[in-house]
Amino acid sequence: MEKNFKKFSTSPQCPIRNVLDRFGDKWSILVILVLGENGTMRFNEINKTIGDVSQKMLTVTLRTLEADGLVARQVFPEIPPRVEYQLTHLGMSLMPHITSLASWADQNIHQIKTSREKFNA
Amino acid sequence: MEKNFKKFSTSPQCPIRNVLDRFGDKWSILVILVLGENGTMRFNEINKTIGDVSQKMLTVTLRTLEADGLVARQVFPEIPPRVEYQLTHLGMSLMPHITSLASWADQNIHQIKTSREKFNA
DNA sequence: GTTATTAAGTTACTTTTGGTAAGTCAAAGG
DNA sequence: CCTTTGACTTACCAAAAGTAACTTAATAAC
Repeated sequence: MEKNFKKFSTSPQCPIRNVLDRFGDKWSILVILVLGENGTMRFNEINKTIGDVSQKMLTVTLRTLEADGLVARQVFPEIPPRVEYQLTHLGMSLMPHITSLASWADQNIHQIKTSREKFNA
Repeated sequence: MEKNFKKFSTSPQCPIRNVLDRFGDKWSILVILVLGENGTMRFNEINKTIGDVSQKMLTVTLRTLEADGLVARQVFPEIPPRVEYQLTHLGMSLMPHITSLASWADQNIHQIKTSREKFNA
């Protein structure tokens, strides 16, 4: 008798894999969270708020989120330049799912840390 | 006047960052999702179900999830070896948050793909 | 009684992803 | 002129992940 497991990746078209892969990078979820909490922000504001993201990776992360239609990018033709970012409607619709993840993290971090310590002992 | 943005990373102790960083790898979320959907699974079953994860990365992902207390690993001293994995209670408590992410992905993949195509045109 | 098979990994090596620091651009201020 | 400013690039380097071969020990096949 053969078990029949639910698969998520056999086809590259799998929508769940297709989207989750995007969040499997280092910064996407955090950028969405920060933009969702703070509303409209400029590039350097996001950069300082996150603190340890490089300019390079913040740029590519924002461009990817823009391509996916989750973040809107508005350039003001001034010098020095001004660029504002905010979540789109689609991006906002993702927020509750991310904040629920974040609050789970907040509630369970103690247990996780304890577990990590035991494991490494 | 100075804006006061909510920060998530200034301190390395930030619990949200601390946990989200773990999910910011390539396979953790997917492994939890697969185990949550299918219950107890052996190493090769998980491997085949996901399809495109390398043995090496599946090993380190499972070990990390075990260290965090999200996954339980049971070794049967047989030859050839048998190792079974399943979510812990803590891991199961995370499932709803991940499935809600997955169903959001499922519902919005079309819009995201359309957006990507427009962006690259 | 060698040889192949099997599950769950390692290991050595290569590729991809991300980090670091310096450079760019064009106008305004000194 | 020289500096400053904001949002990036670019060249170079380090870390994470992929690939393919190897390991282990008992049973099965030859």
